[in-house]
Amino acid sequence: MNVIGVPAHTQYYMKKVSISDIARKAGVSVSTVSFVMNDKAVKMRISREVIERVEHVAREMGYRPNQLARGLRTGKTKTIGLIVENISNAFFATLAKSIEDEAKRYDYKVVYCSTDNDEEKARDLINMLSQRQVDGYIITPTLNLAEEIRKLQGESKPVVLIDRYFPAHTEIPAVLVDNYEGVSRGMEYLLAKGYSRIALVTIETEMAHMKDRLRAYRDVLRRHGIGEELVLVVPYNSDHEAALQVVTQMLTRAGADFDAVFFLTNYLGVLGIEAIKKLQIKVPEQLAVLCFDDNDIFRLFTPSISVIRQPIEAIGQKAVSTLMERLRHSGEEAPLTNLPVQLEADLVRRESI
Amino acid sequence: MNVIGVPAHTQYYMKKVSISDIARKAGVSVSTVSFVMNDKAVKMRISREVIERVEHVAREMGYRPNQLARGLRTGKTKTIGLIVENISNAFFATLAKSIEDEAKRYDYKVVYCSTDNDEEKARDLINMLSQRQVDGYIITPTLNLAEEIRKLQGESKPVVLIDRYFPAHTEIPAVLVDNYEGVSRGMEYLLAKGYSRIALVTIETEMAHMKDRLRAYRDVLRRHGIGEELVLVVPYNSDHEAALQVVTQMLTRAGADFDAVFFLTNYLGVLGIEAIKKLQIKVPEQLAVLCFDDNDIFRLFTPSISVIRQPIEAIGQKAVSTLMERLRHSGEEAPLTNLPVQLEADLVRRESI
DNA sequence: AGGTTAGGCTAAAACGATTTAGTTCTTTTC
DNA sequence: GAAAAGAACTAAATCGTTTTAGCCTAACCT
Repeated sequence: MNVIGVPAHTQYYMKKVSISDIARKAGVSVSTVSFVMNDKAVKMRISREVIERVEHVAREMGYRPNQLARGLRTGKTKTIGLIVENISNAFFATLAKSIEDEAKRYDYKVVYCSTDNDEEKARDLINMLSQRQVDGYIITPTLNLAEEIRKLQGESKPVVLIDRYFPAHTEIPAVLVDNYEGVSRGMEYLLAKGYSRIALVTIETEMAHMKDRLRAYRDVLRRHGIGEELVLVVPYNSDHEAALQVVTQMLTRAGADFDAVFFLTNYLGVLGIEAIKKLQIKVPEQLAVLCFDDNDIFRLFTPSISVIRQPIEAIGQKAVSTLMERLRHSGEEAPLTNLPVQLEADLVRRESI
Repeated sequence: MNVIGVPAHTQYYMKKVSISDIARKAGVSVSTVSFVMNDKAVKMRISREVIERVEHVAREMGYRPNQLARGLRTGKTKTIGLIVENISNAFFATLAKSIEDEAKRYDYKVVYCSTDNDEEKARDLINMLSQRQVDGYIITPTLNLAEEIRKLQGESKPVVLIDRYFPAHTEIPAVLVDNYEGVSRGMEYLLAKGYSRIALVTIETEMAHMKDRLRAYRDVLRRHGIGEELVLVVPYNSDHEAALQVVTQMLTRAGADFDAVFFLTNYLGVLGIEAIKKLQIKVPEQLAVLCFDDNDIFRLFTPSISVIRQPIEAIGQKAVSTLMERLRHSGEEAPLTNLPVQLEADLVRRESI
């Protein structure tokens, strides 16, 4: 069956090789092979000679351990499950990349999925990942996911939230930008530039991170003695067209009712510039524009849009390191309370204000 | 150990429940439970009564089958491995999403990873996926990956290439846009609009899909009796800054040496508009711009950029259905030769030409 | 009555690893 | 010289499933 000149492991009819194939060919037991493959050979006092023979045979046959079997036996898969809102959104894509890169440094693999902000889908994904025995989770939660997440913790599976958090559930650690501080900084900047009639565009949601952003807007206005607020809440389940419609509608009053607008998310900002382009609003002459969270488009748009930029890399890294910490002490009682880690945002000044 | 009022499966100290826990509690054998859980109960003539009891106990205990064990036993994981160039690139993100959605219709899960166009990394990823026993692969290949892919086929793991293909390896099926036709259509459009000095910006690579695009450019020029071509090849490994530099450099000659420019990829187009913005080139007055492959930025840029749009959804769907076809007949001899499936691209006219 | 069939289940092997507890020599130690 | 220790391995259990091959009882033929 040997094809001349072709190394065994490249032959096209080759079947998967298991640890016992190697054992047979090397004339030792499977345990011995296992020890050698896991660098436990010295501890198990396998002789130099046998180690070399086994390694040689394994290489020759192109052996790759079956991770299903390994995971089944050890209970660890060296995999972390990452659940984000939508992987094709630039913010989450970048976050996912940073988490993946960071995880690799700990020799962990990550498998990711999107909830599309659907509660039901989020639950399904958690189930799916749990069935696949991931060791831990990094989750961008939806509103009512706390119970489900506590179940995971109950199974001793560590969870770290990112981007959002549950103020009422401090037993679940979270890593996110300091939303309150970020929006405050943006508001102070607009006010310092002389704008006082500042409109806010946000999205309908009960989640704490967005409430923090809104609260910052209100607090800053109040602190400056500005009584009236102007807030547009884009309905939760609107599709692109509908949302664009609402934002466009509001922006027709730019200059009249307000002279600056602050978009509270990346996605809203994109809608905003789409509307601004359509309405041919002059930025910043007629209207100053600021957005929470950056996007390539903001840099390239004319005029380029100033933003409050989240430290995405740092969030990813901190989330992974927090999870690894928990994984290392898994089994031990997790702390009952952890304040969310809130990282500081930058103000990136561009042309729009 | 029971907490009053709390359903068993939400108790926080709960351990994972296995099929044998259910068997014990329901007073039957594990085989019976397995049959019931896999809808084989009727075929195995399990009584109505036992079926109901088992289902009830399973639900009550919150049973979730362990997919590692299942995969180990059956040899199928219902998972497909997707390898793209870079998941944070809009094109691949959209493609990944469409593949994921389509796969779900066949009840398959997808796990994805990025090569960053690194040959070595691509090999590692294939290995990693292979160790995790994915059932099949959808791959955006790098230049020298054909051998590695044939190995997979040798292990009876079906592979479908997307976006790129190996002309010399027709035994590996591929699904992609019709690059030659797409670029031809773009060129004809530019020529019809009266532009004859058309510059091309491409990326340094030996891969067939890019060669096809370049070939189309040349053929169309020749067909129209235009002798001189103007091609900028951006070096392969340049970082964002360096690449931007090169493109900017070239665009300083816009209007003088050429009156239209055709960017051959999404990424190059983004670099292009970044340079155009910096150089304040008037589009389309001084320079007509066309790009192969769409991007949100092109729609929102002022002026908006016309593109040749790939049928991303269709590519994803066709790739999945091709893979499923192979999966269904796995074990049988795969056809030795398959012409790549080449789907037609659209011309999307915007303001840039 | 004896043999076949059907109904309703279960035992046990298998998937591919890891790991605990030995086993069998050989060498020290007292 | 017997007991203990060390060296170099190996046998077998185990993880949680699926699946094949039975087992046992009751009903059905002839």
